Amino acid sequence: MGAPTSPSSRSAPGRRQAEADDDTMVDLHAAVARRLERHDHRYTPGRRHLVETLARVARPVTLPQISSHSDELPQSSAYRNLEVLERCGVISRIAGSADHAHFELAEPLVDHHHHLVCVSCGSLQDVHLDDELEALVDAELAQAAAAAGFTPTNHSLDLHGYCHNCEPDR
Amino acid sequence: MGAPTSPSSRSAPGRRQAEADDDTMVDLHAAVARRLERHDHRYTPGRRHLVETLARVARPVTLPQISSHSDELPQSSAYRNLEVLERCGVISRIAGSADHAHFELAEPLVDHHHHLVCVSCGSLQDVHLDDELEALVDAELAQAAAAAGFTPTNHSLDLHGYCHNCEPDR
DNA sequence: GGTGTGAATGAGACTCATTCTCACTAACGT
DNA sequence: ACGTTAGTGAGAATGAGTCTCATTCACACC
Ligand SMILES: [Mn+2]
Ligand SMILES: [Mn+2]
Ligand SMILES: [Zn+2]
Ligand SMILES: [Zn+2]
Repeated sequence: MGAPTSPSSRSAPGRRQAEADDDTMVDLHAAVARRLERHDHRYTPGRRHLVETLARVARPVTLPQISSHSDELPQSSAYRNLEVLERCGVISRIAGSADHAHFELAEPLVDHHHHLVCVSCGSLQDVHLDDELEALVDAELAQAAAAAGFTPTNHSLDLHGYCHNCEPDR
Repeated sequence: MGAPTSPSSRSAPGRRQAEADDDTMVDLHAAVARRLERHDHRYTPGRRHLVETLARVARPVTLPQISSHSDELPQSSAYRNLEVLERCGVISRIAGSADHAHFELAEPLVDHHHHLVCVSCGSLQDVHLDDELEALVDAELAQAAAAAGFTPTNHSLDLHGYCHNCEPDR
């Protein structure tokens, strides 16, 4: 059951925070490598760099944002590798309303959560809901899906509105 | 008060179904005209046609799907009018995963609902949830939003999976 | 029942995020 | 070392959606 959870796990007492982060990062890379191997793909430096950036920013980001975080990342390779990582279940793509798609680490590698979507600047932010509510939602969706002959895989639940820096116009 | 609800409202006893549908369509057009006037826009035949198609199909559709429903609809005018109707709160755009955006009548003109999203063919289907659950979700999202300095406007909740005609590959 | 003003239309040019192509390189197995 | 396969990156291509602009339409006022 060693799948690492969120990179922001609380550190054990007496351990420096940086050390704990390094540990979770090591675990993350191991988990990613396993998933890639399962699909007969290699964990190359370019892919490692993408995963590392996504883990560090800990919020959904666009490709330009990833590129800005560390330069010299060829666009075509980046998009290709994001696609590979997506097919291997390492990251997920959020297609939303913004002009660029957003990317984040996929669900088994980070824990289940949802997003605050700014309708003004298009930024995304993670938000976690109570497990009980999640269970209720899943139960009722499953029931509705069954009635429609629909086979569910997962749900998405976003809150749209104005982020901290984007006050609504009056 | 008088805002028309879903086009699929139960007809009164002794009334033919088609008659009731005509009535709700008349109400819908009146409501749309009001919204357009409020923004100093005219309810032209092209716009009326878009609204009529969206009301008839009663599920989110792409522009190619709209065009196929009745030919001779210039692409540039259609997109422009969809944008106008969106700004006036008549329709809403669903940017999702599919290559084309989907469009549907906006929330005050039809009642609040969510979507079953087929990850295979990209089709969308409406699904309605219990009001109690909706209230719970809104309450908890509002609380989380406040903690993040986020001003919410509305939520979206989709169930992803395989639709009736797209059995998952084994 | 003309006439002026601004909105609407439609054909096509254009944008630009993403994907594709292809020649080249790096890694793995034997 | 060698053959085979995966990965890389520069640039071309794709295509949904938007923009331009000349023309037409609808309304208001006279
Ligand atoms: Mn959830
Ligand atoms: Mn809801
Ligand atoms: Zn914002
Ligand atoms: Zn399907």
